[in-house]
Amino acid sequence: MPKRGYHHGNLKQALVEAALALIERKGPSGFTVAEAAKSAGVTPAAVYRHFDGRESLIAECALQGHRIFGDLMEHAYANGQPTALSAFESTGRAYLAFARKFPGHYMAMFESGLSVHANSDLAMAAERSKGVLERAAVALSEHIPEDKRPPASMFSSHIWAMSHGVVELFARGTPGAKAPFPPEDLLEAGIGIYLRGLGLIEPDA
Amino acid sequence: MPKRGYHHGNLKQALVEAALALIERKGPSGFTVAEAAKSAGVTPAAVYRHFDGRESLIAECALQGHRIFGDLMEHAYANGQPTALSAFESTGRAYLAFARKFPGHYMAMFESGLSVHANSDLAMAAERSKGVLERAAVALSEHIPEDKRPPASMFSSHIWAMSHGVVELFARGTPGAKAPFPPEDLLEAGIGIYLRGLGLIEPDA
DNA sequence: TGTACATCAGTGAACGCGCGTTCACTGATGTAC
DNA sequence: TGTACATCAGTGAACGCGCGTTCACTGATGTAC
Repeated sequence: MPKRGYHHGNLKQALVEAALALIERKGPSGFTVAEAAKSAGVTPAAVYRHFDGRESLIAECALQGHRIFGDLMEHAYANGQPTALSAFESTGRAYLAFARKFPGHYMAMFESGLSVHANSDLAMAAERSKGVLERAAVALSEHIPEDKRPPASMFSSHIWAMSHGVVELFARGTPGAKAPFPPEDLLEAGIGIYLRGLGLIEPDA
Repeated sequence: MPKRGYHHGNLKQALVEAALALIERKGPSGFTVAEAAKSAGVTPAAVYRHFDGRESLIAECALQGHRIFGDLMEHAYANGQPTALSAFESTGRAYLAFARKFPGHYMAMFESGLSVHANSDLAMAAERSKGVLERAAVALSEHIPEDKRPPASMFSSHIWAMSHGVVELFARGTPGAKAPFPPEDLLEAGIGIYLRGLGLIEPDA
């Protein structure tokens, strides 16, 4: 950490990171501007040089989260090749990996009650990460006979929902109520069964 | 509404209901004791005749929610007979129906960040509703060949996760971002595909 | 290289507010005789 | 049925607190000449 004088140098990002750490510990609604400022070593008023207010700081956290998430999903998709199936499974794993590695971002994105439409950058970034999973689903759906093929956006929603549910119910640090299975295994198995149901995996694979 | 004088008559329950309405509108963390008291027509201090404090009022909301939820799930299970399959599907539908019909309860139960273990009544009630789904899963799993049968608690977790995910992502009144499908249809289809993957539904049923 | 000055990024004090909670109180209710 | 009294369920005022935000300010930086 370089010593700092009156000017911070990179306060905006420092505030974002402080906010993320707080959100991770206390949830999006437990987060306060004053505390974020303090933990960045700065007066609360300084926050207003860089953000319009509390909401805007949370929105920046969510925005950065969606960008990381989108990148991660795209890499997972690309690295999951050669088959559409393996690519799709890879994005599913990436979802959970993101939630575990970037819990502050995840919470800012999905648990802050923040409307994605307040901010058009945010809306775009959110659209992109959703888009990756949908593309993966479209590619995959071409392997299903056309007459019994559900809309791709439907089964990408199913995977999204199951992933989100696993994160919220089983991957969150709810102390005491321990998950019966490691969340990664749970999700992997769930997606496997689901894909089998789509006829994309052999019955006894 | 009966006229009331100095004594309310049923303030405790009136406070619970006021709290539920507030939680539904503003989320568990937007809820305040003062506002609940006001909307029950009473001074904030009166709340402390019936509850230890804010947390305790939320816990009562969650408790009542778990009881309703447990009842609903049990009825769904019983009414879903004769087959294990139809009973299981019926509980899946009941999950979403509960979330839609009792959003305040649902939020108090699953989104308040309240630890279920703070209160042993609460822990028991929560255990019961989870138990119903698990029993349905056990009954169902007997129709799967033993050697390829995943643990029942695993696939009840899958269904729970998908249901929760659908509620959070697609059934919540996020204005603007409309769901691509009615949540009920989405969940129904998802569970159908999943059960097919377990070999419990014929491939082209 | 040195100086004058505009711009920028912080400070520190203060604001009004609504929160959860406490306290001594009082009006209403129910019970004993 | 009437009275005395204990118990209960509210009131109303007050508390200390931390919040988000504003404001006039000042120290630091960068640029023009």
